Amino acid sequence: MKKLGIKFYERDQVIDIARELIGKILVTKVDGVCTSGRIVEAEAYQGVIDRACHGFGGRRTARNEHMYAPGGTAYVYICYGMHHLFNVVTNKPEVPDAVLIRGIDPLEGITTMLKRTRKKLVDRTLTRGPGNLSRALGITKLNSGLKLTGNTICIMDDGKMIPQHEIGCSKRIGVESAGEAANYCYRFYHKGNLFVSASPSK
DNA sequence: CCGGGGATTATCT
DNA sequence: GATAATCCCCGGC
Repeated sequence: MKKLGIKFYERDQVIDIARELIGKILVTKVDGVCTSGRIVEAEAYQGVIDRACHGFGGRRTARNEHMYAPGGTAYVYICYGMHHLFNVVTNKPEVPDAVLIRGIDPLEGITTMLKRTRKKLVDRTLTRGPGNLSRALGITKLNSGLKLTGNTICIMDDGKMIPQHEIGCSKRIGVESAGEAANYCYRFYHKGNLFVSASPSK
């Protein structure tokens, strides 16, 4: 069990990084409690050349400022006015590449996750989908800009490898208005896992 | 199993 | 004022 270091994130191949993150363990320590889950779904957002990416064409605002931070930084923003979406920033400083984490298979701190999401029982809705997993892990936009080499949010490798044939890919979810970029197969997921969100429509 | 629509508000134009 | 990298519920088949 070892924490992913800065070299993992600073590479310039965000699509490879998104695929490699499947099977890794996302860990948060919020309010003194550890919660974690194995990543089963992720999407790559390829910076300035990707119309679905917040940094497309070099667009830079207060919201997406942390996309321009060095690889290994958290970028968290609010979507649809109420959901906090967690991204892993990759590549060099000033390059807005990132990976959106879309689903985890819960491991540690499940009682706390139930409390945070106000659920009674564990089912797939606990940590399936980017909004749900952020709520369960206690991640909010206040955590945007944190270093993933620190203690609040980090990603661990426990050595368990997912065989290539168990990793599927598809178009990304919810980016239909991104023109040509909507067709890129930048979404990766662990086939058959309960915590993978619905398949993209067509 | 699948599609439609409402909730809810930060962010950008 | 419009949009949005979502989620949940409901009704129909």
